[in-house]
Amino acid sequence: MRMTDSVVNYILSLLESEHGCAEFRRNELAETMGCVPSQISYVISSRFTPEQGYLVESRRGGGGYIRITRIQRDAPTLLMHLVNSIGESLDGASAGVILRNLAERKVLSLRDAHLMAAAISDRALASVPQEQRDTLRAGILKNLLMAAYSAT
Amino acid sequence: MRMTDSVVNYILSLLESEHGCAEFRRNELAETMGCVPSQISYVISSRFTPEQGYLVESRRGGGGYIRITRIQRDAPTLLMHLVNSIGESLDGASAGVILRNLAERKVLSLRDAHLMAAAISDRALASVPQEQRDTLRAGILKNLLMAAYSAT
DNA sequence: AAAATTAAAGTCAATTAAAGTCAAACAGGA
DNA sequence: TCCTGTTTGACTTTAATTGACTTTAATTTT
Repeated sequence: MRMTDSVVNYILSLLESEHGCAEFRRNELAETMGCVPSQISYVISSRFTPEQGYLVESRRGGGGYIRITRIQRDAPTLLMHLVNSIGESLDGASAGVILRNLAERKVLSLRDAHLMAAAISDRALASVPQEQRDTLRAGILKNLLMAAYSAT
Repeated sequence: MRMTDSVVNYILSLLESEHGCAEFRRNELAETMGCVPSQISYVISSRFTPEQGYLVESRRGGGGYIRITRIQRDAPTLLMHLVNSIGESLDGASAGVILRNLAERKVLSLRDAHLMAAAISDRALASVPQEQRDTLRAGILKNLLMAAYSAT
């Protein structure tokens, strides 16, 4: 079995036993798994992405940690579906449609929708050239939707 | 738990019980916390800065003391002030400090702070190169704060 | 009153402890 | 073979801790 899979399994079992929230030190975990620390980073960035329903927080320095939180997957919601359906790129108009729709259907509060619209507005993204904005917008919105889902 | 956090918590509880104004001796506090005195200085300089809404006064020599006062202004003014004070560029750590502080002071709800953090996380901005992210982050956060202000 | 002593807080650089980044090397399957 | 995903390690950045040394203020002594 691949090291990646062992690490994934270990984290999954941690999430299981800790009710959806695993916190650990990268170096320690690497030690117990018998791999190099950056392997842990690799596993997280490839298997615990927001698309896959995980929120990852971390901190460097003394007392640093990595925390992975699972967003409820047993009740897959519209937001999750949406996150998955948003591709690599999303133009402003489509984003607007999505947000209006979510607000209309009360999946998001008006305030949340407003904030999200502000975050991905052309004005907010002005420092990035046009041709990169849609990709960026997709990334931001996906993260926002995941956060909205997990924060409640 | 980190020593830093214990000290922060202690000072926060002091501020709480003393209605926003904590006064103590550095050496005494270090003694009760079981740390070295300069640790107290470190905590203060990293967690109780003016940007974070605290006024710190102190006096050396015999009968010396450190006094920390929480200063608060009304939310809209504060938000606009903040927007103006954020320059062209903002690194992730500073953004985190700003958001945590706004949440702590109830200027923003925890949920709003969470959403904003998600919008400007490195993960959300992954599609643009590192060296452009801080500029972008500043733009997004400013728009978010203005939106939060006008939406309220 | 001046000087010496003592009791504080301030500063700063070194050390330690973590996570992040990135590119090169590698492995296995289409 | 070639492509994709994996593994590794060197290097970077960030955060916390510590202690030696400096500065300032009050108190005591001469």
